[in-house]
Amino acid sequence: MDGLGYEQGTGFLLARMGSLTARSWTAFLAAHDLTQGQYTVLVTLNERGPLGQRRLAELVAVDARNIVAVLDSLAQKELIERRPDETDRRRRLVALTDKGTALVRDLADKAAQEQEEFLKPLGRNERAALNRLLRRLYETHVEGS
Amino acid sequence: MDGLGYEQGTGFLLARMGSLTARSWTAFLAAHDLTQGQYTVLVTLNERGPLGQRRLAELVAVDARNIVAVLDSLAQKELIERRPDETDRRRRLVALTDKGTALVRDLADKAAQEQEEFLKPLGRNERAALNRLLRRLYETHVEGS
DNA sequence: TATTGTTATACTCTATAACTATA
DNA sequence: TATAGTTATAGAGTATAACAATA
Repeated sequence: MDGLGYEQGTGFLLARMGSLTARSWTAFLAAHDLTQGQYTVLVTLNERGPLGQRRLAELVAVDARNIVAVLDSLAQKELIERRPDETDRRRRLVALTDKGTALVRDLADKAAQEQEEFLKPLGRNERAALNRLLRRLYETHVEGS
Repeated sequence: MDGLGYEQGTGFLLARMGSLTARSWTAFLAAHDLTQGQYTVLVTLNERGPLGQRRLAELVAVDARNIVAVLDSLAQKELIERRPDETDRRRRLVALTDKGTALVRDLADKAAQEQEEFLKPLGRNERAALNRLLRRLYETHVEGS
C-alpha cells in the first residue's frame, strides 16, 4: 500500500534482474561465440575438474538430456573432450581441454569489466554485499548433494 | 587462485541465480496459468497505470514487437484491455481490468510464501539487504528515461 | 520521414517422452 | 531393473527483418 501499489518480492526482483543481467551477459558471451549454457559448463568444469555428464548436468542445473547438445557444441570447438571411463563403459568423463581452460580464464577477466557497467548504481561495499548474498544462495542451491 | 579456481563475478551469479529463481518462479506462475512475461506486464501495469504499448514494452524490457503476443494472451483472459487513444489513433492504451488487478494482488501474497523456500539460506536482515540491493539495480535499469 | 503497433522467423533455454547401451 | 547417455519435440523468451496505419 505504498506509493507503487505494493512492494516487489525478492523472488520477483531476482528473477527479473537475472533476466536483465542475462541479456547483457548473453550479448557479451555471443561476442566470444559462446552461449550462457556453454559458459556455465566451462566454468563448472574449471571449478570441479572432470565430471560425468549426469553430475555435470546436476551442477549446471540443467536436465541431463539437454546438456548433450551443449557438450557436442563445446567438443566441436575443442574446448572440452569426452573421455571414456574405463571402469564403467556407460560413462564418459567430460574435461576441459587446454584451449578451454585458457578461454575460461581469459573471459573471467573480461567479464569483470563488463560487470562494471551493470553494477554502476551500487557502491563498492554494496557490490561486495550483493556478491556475498548471491554466492550464499547459489552455493546452497547448487552445491547441495 | 582460491580453492575453487577463481572468484565468480556478481554478474555471473546474478544471471545464474536469476535463471534458477526464474525456474521455480515459472512453475509457480504456471500453476496459475501465467507465464513470466504475462506476470511482469500485469505487475508493471499495476504499478504504473495504463500505458501505451511502446512505453510498456520499454518498462518490461521486452522488444515492442514481442509484447504483442503477450498482450493478446492477457486480453483473451480478460486481465487487460487495449483502449483506443482518441488523441492519437496509432496508439492503444493498455490497462488492467478489475479481474487483472484482483489477480495481481492475490498472486503477490502467494508469491511471498513461495519465496520462503528459496530464500531460506538467508536470515531476515540478509533478505532485506538483498531485496534493497536488487530493487536499486532494478529501478536504475528499468525506470531510466 | 518518424512513430505505433503488427506479423513472421530463428535461436536459446527449459521440459518432457521415448530410446540405446551398459550395469 | 536401474543407470549413463542420447534423440526428438514443444513452449517460452529474445532478437531481427519487413510491414501497415497514422502522425
